[in-house]
Amino acid sequence: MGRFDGGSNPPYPIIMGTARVRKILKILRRTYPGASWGKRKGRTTDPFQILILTILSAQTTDNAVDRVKERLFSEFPDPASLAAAQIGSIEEIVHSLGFFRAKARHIREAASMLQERFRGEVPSRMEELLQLPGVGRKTANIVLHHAFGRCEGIAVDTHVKRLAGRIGLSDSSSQSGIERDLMKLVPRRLWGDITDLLIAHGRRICTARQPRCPECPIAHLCRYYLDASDKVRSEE
DNA sequence: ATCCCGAGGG
DNA sequence: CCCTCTGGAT
Repeated sequence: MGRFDGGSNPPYPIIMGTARVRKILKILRRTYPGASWGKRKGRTTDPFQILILTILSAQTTDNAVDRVKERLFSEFPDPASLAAAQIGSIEEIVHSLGFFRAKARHIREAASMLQERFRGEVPSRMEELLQLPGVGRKTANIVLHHAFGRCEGIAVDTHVKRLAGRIGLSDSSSQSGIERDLMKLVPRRLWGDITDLLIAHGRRICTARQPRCPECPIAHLCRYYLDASDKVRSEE
């Protein structure tokens, strides 16, 4: 008997069923009530700030980004001032985030492109967002959701990638494959929240190195945990 | 596949 | 010391 919905033959279906995914999402939403962007307090609603902060967040903790944003936007509050800034003064502010040269260049050029190509406004279409330097599919999905409340896809970051693999939501190793699997599994109205929920869970419980499965509220639905406990059982 | 890059955790 | 953190461009 298969362990997953509709299961049976091969040991593990490629992807688990939607029923189990809904259970997981329900538990995560109850566990992390403040995780969704829409419910977060003190969040920026300015699309320009959301864009810049999301570009800067690559390979960095959000905590680190929080520490530089006040100074950054106090000196460069809009596309015009950022586009005109000295590259060195931007580098100095974002230095602690890592990749500081690339990030400084990206946000200045992005600001410049907003001015020249998009009338100083952050575009609200995927195709246009992807034209901005430093903006890939993940960043575009986040900006679309957080700034405009729209979801054309699901943002796959390092947490989403790790958890999707562990839980058994996707067996793909590429972000596009994972996004495609998640889009099939997750109801569209939750496409925006799923990323925030998996990130929250990835930070607190399902960490990269030593996942705290004993504290995990979805362990009984997780392939990684179930496989591990199978192994332990068979060794006893 | 590799580079960009710094800070914090274990 | 090594790994990881809301990736993207080449």
